Amino acid sequence: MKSEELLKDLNPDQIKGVIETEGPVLVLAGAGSGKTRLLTYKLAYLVKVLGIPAYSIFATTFTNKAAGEMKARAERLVGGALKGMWIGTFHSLCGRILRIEAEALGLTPEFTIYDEDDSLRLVKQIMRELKLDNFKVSPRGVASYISSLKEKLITPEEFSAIAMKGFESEIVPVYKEYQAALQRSNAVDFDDMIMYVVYLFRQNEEIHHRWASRFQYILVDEFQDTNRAQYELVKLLSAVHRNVTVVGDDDQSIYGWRGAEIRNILNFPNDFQGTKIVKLEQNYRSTRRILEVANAIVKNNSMRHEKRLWCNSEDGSLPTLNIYQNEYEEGSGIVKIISRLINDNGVSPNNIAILYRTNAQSRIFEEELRRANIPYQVVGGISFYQRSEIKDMLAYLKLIVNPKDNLSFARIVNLPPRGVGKSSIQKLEKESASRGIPIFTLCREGQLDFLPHLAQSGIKNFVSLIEELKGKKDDVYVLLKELVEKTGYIKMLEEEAEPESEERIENIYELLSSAYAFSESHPEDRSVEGYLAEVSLLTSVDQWDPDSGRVSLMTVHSAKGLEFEYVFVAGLEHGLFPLAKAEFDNELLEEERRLFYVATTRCKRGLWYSYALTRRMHGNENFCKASQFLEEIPKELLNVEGGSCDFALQYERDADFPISVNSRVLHPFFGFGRVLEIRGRGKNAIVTVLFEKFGIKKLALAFTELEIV
DNA sequence: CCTCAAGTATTTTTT
DNA sequence: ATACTTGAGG
Ligand SMILES: Nc1ncnc2c1ncn2[C@@H]1O[C@H](COP(=O)(O)OP(=O)(O)OP(=O)(O)O)[C@@H](O)[C@H]1O
Repeated sequence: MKSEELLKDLNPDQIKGVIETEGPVLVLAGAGSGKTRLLTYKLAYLVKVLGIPAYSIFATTFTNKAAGEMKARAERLVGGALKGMWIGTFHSLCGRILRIEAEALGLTPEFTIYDEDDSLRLVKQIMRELKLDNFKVSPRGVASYISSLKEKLITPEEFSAIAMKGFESEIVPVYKEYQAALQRSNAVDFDDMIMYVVYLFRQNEEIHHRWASRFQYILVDEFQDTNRAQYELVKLLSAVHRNVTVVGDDDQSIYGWRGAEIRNILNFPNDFQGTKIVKLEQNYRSTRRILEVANAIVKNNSMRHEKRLWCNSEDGSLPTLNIYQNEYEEGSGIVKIISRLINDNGVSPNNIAILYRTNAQSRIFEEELRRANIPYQVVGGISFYQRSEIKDMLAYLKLIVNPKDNLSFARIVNLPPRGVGKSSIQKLEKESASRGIPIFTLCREGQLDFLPHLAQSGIKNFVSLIEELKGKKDDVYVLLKELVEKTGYIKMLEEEAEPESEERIENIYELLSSAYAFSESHPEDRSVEGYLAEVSLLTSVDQWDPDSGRVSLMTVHSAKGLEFEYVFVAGLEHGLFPLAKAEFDNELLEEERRLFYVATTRCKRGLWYSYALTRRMHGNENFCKASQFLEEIPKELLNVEGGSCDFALQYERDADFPISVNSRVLHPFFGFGRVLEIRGRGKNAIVTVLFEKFGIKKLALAFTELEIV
């Protein structure tokens, strides 16, 4: 095929990035400059113009949804199916490699993937066993510490050699035992999926060579958010052909807290000899006003690659900043604007998004949108597949395909109740560990006379149920349906008759329809294994429907890579966005600023910022001041409504009243006390304080000198 | 072994 | 404010 026809939708810089197929290529470019489009066209170019077979291409994107879209677009360009192309998230692609190479790693292809919640349970269990219950680092902290080690490819052995600080040496045995427990359960966690592939390639030259030869072209989107393990994987996979194209924007690196390293993108040319660098400088997404604001924001970061970003689009209107009295007014104010957009301007709810820093902020918007009868969808938070009733059902499936999965066993053996309580499970765990046999095998084959009779018969029934269902694992839907019936799980929910029971029952039916949909869409492989592999690695955005005709609500993190005509960025308050934790840490602060840049650049034409003067957090009312990021935007670039545009003044005033309910205060005459209530705001506020010596007093803040202690 | 109630920690973002 | 853990009693 003639390449001109394919390349006519690209600008000259993008074309350069596409046709530069041999050797390493780094595309470093700002938001909305067409990086993803470049990659999509490059896929099509490789196949259609160069005749490269699709199966020798390995491409990663940040979400499965992005992968699906990129593949579908590339197929449209090619005019045929891209069969056998490896495209997906790092995790799903590594999962596929692991299923094939499982044995070399001491796993079987049926291995289970543990999510964050599973691995936290495991860490808790291990810490209990190691008598570290009262360890100064919480199980959660230990779990995330272990995760950060894995992201850096540090094994338990290596860690034990470098663990210096007191608490680190205590984590060593937990990490060791955690890995051993995973191995015994024939399970991996998210971090293992990448780490194991890297280890395998490093240790086994034959296997490494086989995979690295297979993939002639490697393409990576959102490269600024790769961690060290992923970077190493890219190096290893491209070792034979050396054709690797990575695209990204250091200004959009927002996953540092998850191990992402910006230096991966900044140092790429050093590690990949002969890298050709492509820069894209034209933004096609946003109007000029929005782009000006975005550029003004990111200019304040010091650790960055300076990039030019210009646009040819219309000026558009100034982004608006709305200042609301409290978070409820912010909710109703934003929803009012949204309903005007929909009803008066004929905008489809599809094209509108509300973005926020934390998931907890979504609730108020949901309530207001429901009240206004505007359809919406929330992305992220606790996802469907993380709900406990769904995880219970999935644990059954996991145990059916992987009988070694001890964690899943412990989760469901007594759900519904079968007389197998906590202490029985603990005894089983002990016995299984000391004999080196999976718990399920022990139950099937071993003598269980160390358990109460009730537990023994309960386990017997449980084992035969699992054994019976095993025969049906070629079709998830059939199996799951029978599982729901035979376990009596729904009956259990009905009987417990709690307020949420009904919703949980509905969720079970919803799971059944998801399994049905999977069976329908994968007629060649309807297996439980395939279903689990898919649902275990869904990202939050994968569960989002871009064409649902609904307003989208999500965190800024989830919105990465997406675009909307109209965007609301809410809760721009000091301590919330940026989070309080980032206040005194410049690196964290710069990441928060990049997050704000990402939020801003999602918008094509209508942008509204907002913040609330007071907000209730963990139960008490807080006075808020504007996010410092708002102050960094030149005044003439914003249209400010509902308050003074003089932030400096506001900053000052609010700094005088950082008082919240429960604050301990010192009064020049009354002495120490605790704030019970705050009425009104700013200078007009009346605070009620319970003083230690003088009891309850009402004070007008304007006339009192209260000091926070 | 199970249930209920009081007490405690907790949420920043997610594969 | 809420979710989860822990302890007493059935
Ligand atoms: N050459 C082009 N001509 C016209 N429109 C383009 C061109 N390249 C990209 N676009 C459009 O610009 C928008 C942004 O493109 P794309 O998503 O590829 O950018 P990106 O650099 O990946 O953005 P981000 O960094 O924000 O994820 C899309 O709507 C895309 O269709």
